[in-house]
Amino acid sequence: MHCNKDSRILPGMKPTTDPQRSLATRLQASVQARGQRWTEQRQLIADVLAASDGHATGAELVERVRAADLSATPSTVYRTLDLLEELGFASHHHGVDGRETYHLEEVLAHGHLYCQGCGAEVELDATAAKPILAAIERATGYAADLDHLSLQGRCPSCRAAAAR
Amino acid sequence: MHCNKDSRILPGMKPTTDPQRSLATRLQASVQARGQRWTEQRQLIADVLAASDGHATGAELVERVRAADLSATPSTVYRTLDLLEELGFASHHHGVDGRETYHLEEVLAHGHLYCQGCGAEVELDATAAKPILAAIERATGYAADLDHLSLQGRCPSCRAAAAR
DNA sequence: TAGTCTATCGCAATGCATTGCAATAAGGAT
DNA sequence: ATCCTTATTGCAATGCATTGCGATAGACTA
Repeated sequence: MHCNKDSRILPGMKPTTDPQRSLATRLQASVQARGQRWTEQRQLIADVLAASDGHATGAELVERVRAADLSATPSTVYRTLDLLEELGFASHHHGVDGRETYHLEEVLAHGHLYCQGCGAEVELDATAAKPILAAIERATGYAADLDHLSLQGRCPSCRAAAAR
Repeated sequence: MHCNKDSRILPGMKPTTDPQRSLATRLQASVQARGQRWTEQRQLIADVLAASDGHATGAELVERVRAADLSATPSTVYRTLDLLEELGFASHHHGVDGRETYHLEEVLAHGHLYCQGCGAEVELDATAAKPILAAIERATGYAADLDHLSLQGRCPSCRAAAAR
């Protein structure tokens, strides 16, 4: 997803989550349902993303894909990642340095917290995030997207150190 | 601030906020206190940032600075922005597209909310953010940095439209 | 004033992400 | 099997941000 202001998430767009069918099968079905094609490269990119299990930057994914297929180019990788994201199978958020970090939706939706003091990075699962999302909704009316929740602050131990 | 994981905010680093002295004077004092120099270009860049009053991307600032001084280069602009940030006079966050957005600390600390449905972008002032920050602290122990609070989600009207 | 030290600047190169365009390949229809 | 339509791909170019390096210029000392 080039992620500018023109990009929109269509309401009600969710992958079928039938655990019986493999991820690859569901991906293929989703893509073909849109009149698009499921190619070897797309399979490879999805595999690499799945193997990266969690968090990989765009550049890392490009590198890993190219390691497996020299003919793959960055544009194809990024375009495929956009496609996976449009279909709801993957998502990305911008890390502290503004670079993209992708993960599969298979991994439970989660936010990210970065400590400006020690650099620690922790994840935030749905349960922990729930009260936060509730507070955001109360204060603003917005239903925040957990996957894009990327926060910075100071972790407990750095706060303690600073207060000393 | 190149904003990678090596960058750290030192505790207790806050600009003097004596409203008597002009921003330029305080900047100059802060910079020189570190054995560094207050140059014409730095003054210009600070002026441009102040005139942009709130939100300008790095590229926009570069463009405006170059409009006033052809000899200025992107590297100087970004390095100066980093310096202003280190001194606590400015800060940046990454917008939805991952690009940098800078503002002076003069502007009250505030977060940003982007709607994935309609693209609306609203600001979040300290008061509105307070319960959110409190929820984050309760859930995680982190003291989140309001200026870096950059959230995405769905605004009330888009939520209503989706629920239809 | 002359000399030294070092902060700053411009330049050029690099990395990451994106996009337009032309060539290709896949799939469906006849 | 052949043709036609259109999705996909690779390439090259672009934009934004960053960094190393050499040249410059400012500040301070003697």
